[in-house]
Amino acid sequence: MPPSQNLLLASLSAPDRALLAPHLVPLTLSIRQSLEKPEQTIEDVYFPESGIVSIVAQSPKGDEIEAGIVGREGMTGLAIVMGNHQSPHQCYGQVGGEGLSLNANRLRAAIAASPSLHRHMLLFAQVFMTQISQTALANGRSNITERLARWILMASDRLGSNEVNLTHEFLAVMLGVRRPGVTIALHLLEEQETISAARGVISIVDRRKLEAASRGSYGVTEAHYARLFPTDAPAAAA
Amino acid sequence: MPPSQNLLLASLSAPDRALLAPHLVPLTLSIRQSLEKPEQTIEDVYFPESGIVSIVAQSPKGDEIEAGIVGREGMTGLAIVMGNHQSPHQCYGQVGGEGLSLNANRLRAAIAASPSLHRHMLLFAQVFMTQISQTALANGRSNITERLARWILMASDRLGSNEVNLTHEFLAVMLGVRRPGVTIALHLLEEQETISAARGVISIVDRRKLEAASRGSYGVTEAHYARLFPTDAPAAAA
DNA sequence: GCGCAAGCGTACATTTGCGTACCGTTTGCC
DNA sequence: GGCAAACGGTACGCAAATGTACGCTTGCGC
Repeated sequence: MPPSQNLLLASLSAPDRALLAPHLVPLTLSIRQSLEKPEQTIEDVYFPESGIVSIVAQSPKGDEIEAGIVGREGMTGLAIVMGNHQSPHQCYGQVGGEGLSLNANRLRAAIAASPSLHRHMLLFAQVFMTQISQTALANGRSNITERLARWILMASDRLGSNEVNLTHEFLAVMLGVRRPGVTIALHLLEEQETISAARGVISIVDRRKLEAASRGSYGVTEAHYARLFPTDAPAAAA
Repeated sequence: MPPSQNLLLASLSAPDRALLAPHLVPLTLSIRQSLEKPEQTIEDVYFPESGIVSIVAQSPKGDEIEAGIVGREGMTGLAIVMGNHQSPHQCYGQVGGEGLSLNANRLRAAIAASPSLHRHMLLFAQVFMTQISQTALANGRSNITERLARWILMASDRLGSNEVNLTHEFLAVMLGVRRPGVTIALHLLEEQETISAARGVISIVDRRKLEAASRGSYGVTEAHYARLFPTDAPAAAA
């Protein structure tokens, strides 16, 4: 099997990869396509190779906010890895792309058969937990501009690209803020020459400056990931 | 071994409990006592029997915010359960109390010896992940009063008591808001006759009304917990 | 029993973000 | 080539939360 573009799969040991390979099914993920719904049994998990998937928390009241994003560095369906069959999160395509899907029962079987596979995925789950808690921190302590800078950097890492295709409206929903708030924040970042924005596209111009603009809201999760998956790190940071 | 006051331990199967029992060491936790520091090897995990422990996320800039709390329904040191030896979180006593500590290596050995023990703790880890993402949601979407109501309810569950001993200052740090903001929010909740507050003590007066005052920010985590640990649920909700 | 510090109440000016609304511009589609 | 929808820019009044600061009470140590 050729090593996948998905970094989590690629960093598996050869035997573990071989365990999953026969059951991986290529899948194109489009925007807003739902992969998991809250309180509903997860049928398949998903390893993105391009594109981004959003994990969204919601309240009974109907409020929503993005808890984290997953790209080619990880996988969806962590509930399965944790031994459950569902989660209280929504999960859907945010930036369209390709990936590999895997039946949840196959994954359970593989995990039961290979402790090292389980360990590997649990480590990713821990990193994802870090991402969520850093999101909680950013939501509570950072302003829109800082959170936007964080989001763009994280998306860029996970896409392996300096360009992100997204509308203001979508970003506003993910960040849990007002749409014109995103417009204004993007203008601020443009003034600082950290990014350039056109209709539906945001490009990173000066990554270092953009990291500075995030004022500490970006970096902890990425450092955690780099520590646990050293081989992937350069690629993820590229 | 008498079943512990810690609900996670109490809900273990008898053999799994027996596996841990010889290594559990009673420990009194005082306020602000640190149990884990970010990027530092975790020596012991901790099962509270009373009191509350805060898990706090921090940014390189020095900003802090509470990602979640743990009481007698759970445990600290989930990083060990996930196969790592550290986490990027702070972890310290928030409301003083008693508990049982367990050496991290002993825990690792027990997990290796008993898949069912591992499964059990991973399910708690999944619930805790839910708690963190709901915190992210509350931080982004709820106002101070709602978040405060949520915090009081969660603390009450985890303490098994209607009274919580805490200063405004402490709450302000945890919620990531200004101290007088907490004072004002508490007054609002008092006006609604949901709580009564005295110097350093908050008492729940009308739990239903307080839940309503949280406007949907409370409940998702607790429902998730109740689904996975059915026997504990009545106790945790009492 | 006095003093001091911790805890709490309050005030004011300021900033940030919100809700809403309207309008120009681009884009895709027929 | 024309039209509708999606997208983005801007404006206005308003609410929420902030930073800062001052002062009162309560309780504990000496």
